[in-house]
Amino acid sequence: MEELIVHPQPPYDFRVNAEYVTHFRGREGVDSFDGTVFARPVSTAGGCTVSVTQAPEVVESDGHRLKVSVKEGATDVATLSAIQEEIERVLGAHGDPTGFYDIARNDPSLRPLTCQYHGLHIPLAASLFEALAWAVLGQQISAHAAKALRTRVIERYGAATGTANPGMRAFPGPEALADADLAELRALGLSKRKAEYLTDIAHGFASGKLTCEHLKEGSDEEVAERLRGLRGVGPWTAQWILLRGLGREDAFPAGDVALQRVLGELVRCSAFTEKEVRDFAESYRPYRGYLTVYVFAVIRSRRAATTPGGAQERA
DNA sequence: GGCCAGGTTCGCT
DNA sequence: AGCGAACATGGC
Repeated sequence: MEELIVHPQPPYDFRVNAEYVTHFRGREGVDSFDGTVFARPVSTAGGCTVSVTQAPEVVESDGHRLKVSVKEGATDVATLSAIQEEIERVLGAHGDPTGFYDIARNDPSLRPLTCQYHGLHIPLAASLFEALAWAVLGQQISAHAAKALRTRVIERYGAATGTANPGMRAFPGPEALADADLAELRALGLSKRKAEYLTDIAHGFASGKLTCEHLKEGSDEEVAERLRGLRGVGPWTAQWILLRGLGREDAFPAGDVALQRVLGELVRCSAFTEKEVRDFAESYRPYRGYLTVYVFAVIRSRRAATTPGGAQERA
């Protein structure tokens, strides 16, 4: 068993990031968190399961460190470094919410969030492709319906993650989805269009026509425009990818109805329209990405608290 | 059963 | 450029 160390940028709270990733339910998608151990199957080089805990000691002025244990599978340097990078992305090791706090501190309606979720960063999807696929699957439909679709896609096309957990799968890579049968995707519950978007994008990545290196280049606006060139990617998805795929700190999916509703409720007890949410967020530049994540933390913890079986179990 | 959900495309004015 | 319809699922 190999061990890696991740140094998140402080201020960073392992627990709140792990809870955000698992939607404050202890499990979401392929990720789980029991209050102490965050576990995730990864598909790198044959696949394995990694578990993450917080190292007990605090390095002076450098915050906490995360201990990443790789259970099985290839342990060459390249693989381990890919695993480390994926964990850093998924648990939001990069970034610094301090600039957001400086603004929110003077905003009575949002100041409580900076305490409640203090140390929350911007957890990312494992890859840009995964962020895109995830967003396309989740467009328009409710979070619950989207989760059902994603689960079925993972079960049907997901990458194996080693012999220790035969049933456990990671989100499929572009190769697995590039040649997926449209009829089969429709049978999983995707609309015809969603199925086309998904296989188009997967094919782009699998063929090398689309690459993260090319897509991520440039300003937020430039990247968003490039992303919107993909069929199935509109304004909402482009901002979502900027945030969850690239960790851009000012990304802001103003078209998101949940964001409009909950941010409006926090600020003035009634839902914002798209224009209103946009206007309100102006004062949070260039940290609107954190604003988005913190509002979604509220959404996710509410949902966990009000959904049957959603309450997180604690030992 | 209708309507809303963490929207986007396509076809009409 | 702006507007309406269609799209598929799950929960209330």
